[in-house]
Formats: sequence, C-alpha cells, structure tokens
Amino acid sequence: MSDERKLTSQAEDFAAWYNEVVLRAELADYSPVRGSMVIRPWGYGIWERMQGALDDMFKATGHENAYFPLLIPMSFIEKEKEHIAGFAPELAVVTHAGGKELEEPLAIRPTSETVILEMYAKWVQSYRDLPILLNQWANVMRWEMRTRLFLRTAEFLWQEGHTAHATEAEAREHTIRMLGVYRTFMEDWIAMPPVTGLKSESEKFAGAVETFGCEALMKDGKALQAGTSHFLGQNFARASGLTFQSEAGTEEYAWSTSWGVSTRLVGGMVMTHGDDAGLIVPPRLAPTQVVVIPIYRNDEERSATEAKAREVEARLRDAGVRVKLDARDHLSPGAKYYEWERKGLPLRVEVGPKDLEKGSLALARRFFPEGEKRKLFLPEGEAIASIPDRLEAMQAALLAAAVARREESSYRGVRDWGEMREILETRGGFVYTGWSGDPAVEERAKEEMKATIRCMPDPEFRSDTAPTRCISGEGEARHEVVWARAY
RNA sequence: CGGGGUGUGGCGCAGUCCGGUAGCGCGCCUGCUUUGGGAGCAGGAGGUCCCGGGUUCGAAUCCCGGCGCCCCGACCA
Repeated sequence: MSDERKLTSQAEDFAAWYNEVVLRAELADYSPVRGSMVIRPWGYGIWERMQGALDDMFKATGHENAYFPLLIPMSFIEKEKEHIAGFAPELAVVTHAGGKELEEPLAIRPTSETVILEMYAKWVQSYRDLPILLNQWANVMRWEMRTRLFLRTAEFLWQEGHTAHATEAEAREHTIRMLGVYRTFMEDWIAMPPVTGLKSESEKFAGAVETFGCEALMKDGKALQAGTSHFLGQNFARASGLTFQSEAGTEEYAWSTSWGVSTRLVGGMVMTHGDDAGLIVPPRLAPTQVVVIPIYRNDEERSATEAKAREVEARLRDAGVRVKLDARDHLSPGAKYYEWERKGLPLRVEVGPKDLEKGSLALARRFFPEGEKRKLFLPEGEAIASIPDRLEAMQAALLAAAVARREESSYRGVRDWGEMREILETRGGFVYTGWSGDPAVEERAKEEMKATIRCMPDPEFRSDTAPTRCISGEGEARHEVVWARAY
C-alpha cells in the first residue's frame, strides 16, 4: 500500500491529482446520475463567495436579478437556427409529464436566450423601455459525452446575464464591459489572471455575432475557458420578435448580449493554485479563512488552550475574519493540519501550552514566499492584528504567482508550425502566432496537436511586434492569435 | 459511440487463474493512555462479493446475458 493519505502528485498525473483533490478536499462528490455531481459545503461555500462578489459587480453595473424557468418549449429553441444547430446534440428534453406524453416537448435549458428574449419582446414597446439589464443565477443542463467534476458536468450552476439595447454600439460596448467585469473578478477574487480576446468563428457561441472569452492558464499548461461574453447582434431579437419603436418612430429589432460564468470557475481555482498537498483557496474566496487549533497534553492544558483559542477566535471574528475553532478532541493536531491544508484553508493559528507561557501564537500559512518557513511564531497581539493584512497579502501573492506562471508559459513570436507543436506537446502554455483567418489552419492544428485558437487577444495582451505571416506558412497574418490545448 | 479498465464492509484493495466457513489496510464505535506535523493498545460493529440466469453437493471464483462507474478518443462552459 503506497501511502493512501498522500495525493497523487501533479507531476505524476495531473488529471488524477485533480480528481483526488476535488474529492478529498470535499469540494464535490459523484452523484447517482452519470455526469452529475454533488457540490459539498466546502465547494458550495467557495461558489457562494464567487456569487456574492459577482452579484455585487453586476449590481454595480446596473443589472437586476430575475428568474426564468427551467423548461423551454422546443419551438423557442428552434427559432434561431445556428443556436439550435449548436445545442441540439446536448439537449435533454422532457417528453412526458403527469403520466402523459406532452403535446410539445420541453427542453431543459442549456442556456436561456430564447425564453428571455421572448419575454423581453412582451415587455418592450419603445426605446424608452431599453436597455434591459437582467441577470439570473440558475442551473442549466448540457448532455456532455465526457464529464469531469466542475469542469464539465451535465448539470451545472451558473449566472447568465441577458441585456437588450436600442443600438448596436451600446450592445457592443456592454459586451466588452462585462468581459472586463469577469476579468477583474477573476484577477481580484480567484487570483486567476485570464487573457481576454475575441473567439474565432469555430469557437464562438451558437447564434452569436461575436464571442469574447477569458482564457486562464492551468498549472498543467492547458487553457480553461473561464467566462464568455457574447454580442448577439439582432439574431435572437429577430427570432423572438423583440422590436421597439425608435425615437424616430421606426420599428427596429433590439440588439442583445449575453454573458456567463459557471461553477467551472471552482475547477479553475483548483488548477490555478493547488499543489501536491491539496487545494489552495485564495483568502477572499475561502468560506473560512482561519482555523484556530488548541494543542494540549492533558485536561488542564486542554481547558487553558481551548479558552485562549476561543478568545483568539472571537477577536479575529471581531476583526472581520472568517474564522473557525477546531476543538475536535479525537484528532491529533497533526491530523488537523493535514486536513485543513488539503482543503486549502489560508491560515492556521496554533495555541499550545508554550504559547500560553510565552504569550505567543503560531501562524501557519498555506501559501508563503519561497525560502520562508511555513510557520511564524509571534507575540499574541501582533499575530492577531496582522492576520487581516496577511490574508490580503496572500491574495496578492497568489495573483502575482499566477501572472508569473502565465507569462513564463507564454511563447511569443512563434513562426514555425513545428515549433508550435513542440511547445504544445511538451510544455503546454499559450503560443502566440500570426493567423490568416483560414479555418482550415485551426482544423489542422486540432488534428495534429490537439490545440485550438483560444482567442485573438485584446490589445494589451498582444505582442510588441505584430506577426506578419500566418503560422501555417501560407498567407499574411490577419490576426495575432493564442493557441493552447484546452479543457 | 469505439478502445481500455473496474465492480468484494464507509474508502483503498487482496482473494477469481486452480470452486470448499469472505480477508487485509485505513476509517468507524467503546475504553484506557495520548495530543506542537497524519497517536498507541485492547475490545467491537459493519458485507444481497453490481444484477439476472445457468453449471455444481457447493459459486466472489466457472459459463451466458445485462448494468454501473472510471480512464483514453470523437462533441462542449
């Protein structure tokens, strides 16, 4: 028996590591239904933190929440022809209810553009009713062939924003604004810095005019599409009859956008920060940021250190820290250390007999600068007072480390097909090249190196000198693009 | 849907080739001793061996037929 208590290392088998971490950190578990998962309290707590932050950002950009139904008439989904073509293979459809076959089958929503715009059409008469800026938190279902916890499951939780505007310019601007919101959220909260940009035709959302995405780099060198924002043009408005009377008195179709992020972000967090000891949860996302562990050798010491631990807990709570006392008596301190480290809890405070004597506390950090020791021994007052700042510092350090990793794994100015393949097959990462715009080049890369164009990066991510030739060797470069193997 | 693997206490596995009282480690319960990096000892609970047929005196084991799950490929947030 190899040590069952240890996780498979990332270097040995990243996919196995991922599965083990998700299960053993108690983020989620497999459910009785293939492809569906149960999100456990620790994982759901992280999602709730994400929801809270995003929801605030949505409100701050003028949105309100609403809720639209799970079941969508098939005829709605069929209205936009690219949309139905894109989603048909992964639809789950309800054909029977109440013991009878339904007159019209009902699709379980894979996304809600069709119903939502149908409703908007009822609510909008004139340009004065626009824009409509709504968001919903919901579950959706896409019948995937291969599933992975958080990264791809048949049912998942997400947020979908749907807006309708009177002008193309406003809708385009909104699409970009929400992409920016996602980027900021990913950097500030998940400490997962994405590259943003425009999706190629083959990767865009079915029914969109343009799709923009946030692409994050995972520790194994693969890209994760972490969020998308779509400019839908008038496509869905036409399909749903969403028209309005303009200021000039003419009848026009509205311009719409949609944008979403899902529980997949939890998987992104795992693969951005986790290490061989388990998860690392950025402090802002951690449902509990600090655990306080009393250490003792007998009943007398137990009551003394537990009392102090409770006091520390109370003072941290007063300071706005999400803190928890772990007073379980049946586990040794060491066992608790391993457990909380596996779950990625940012900071641990140990209170032992020696601390009581010396008026000190031990702080153990889940993530700390290279070369430093995990544990710090500090005077009690200083230790407690420093914790809020330490949490913020850890948050910043995680982002800095992730940015550094992304930059180290970004290969710019690659001009040779073989070189691109060599990089993607051995190291992984983001390869920046020129592209003629020919879809055949994407197709070939997918076949030969399982890589796709993740995006045509936004200006700030582009290389200093723009590529001039297409990576295929044929044709001028019309865009700079980022290639990667993706989840 | 193709290829591979696997199904045995809560978890991880052995046992299957070669049929003969269902085992090991971890976990769990009780007690005592422990507790600053995964505690020790003693006692204990817990199993339709994935399901259905068949062969046999006897099946976890052999035969036939199903099913689940995981991994690898084709589709996707």
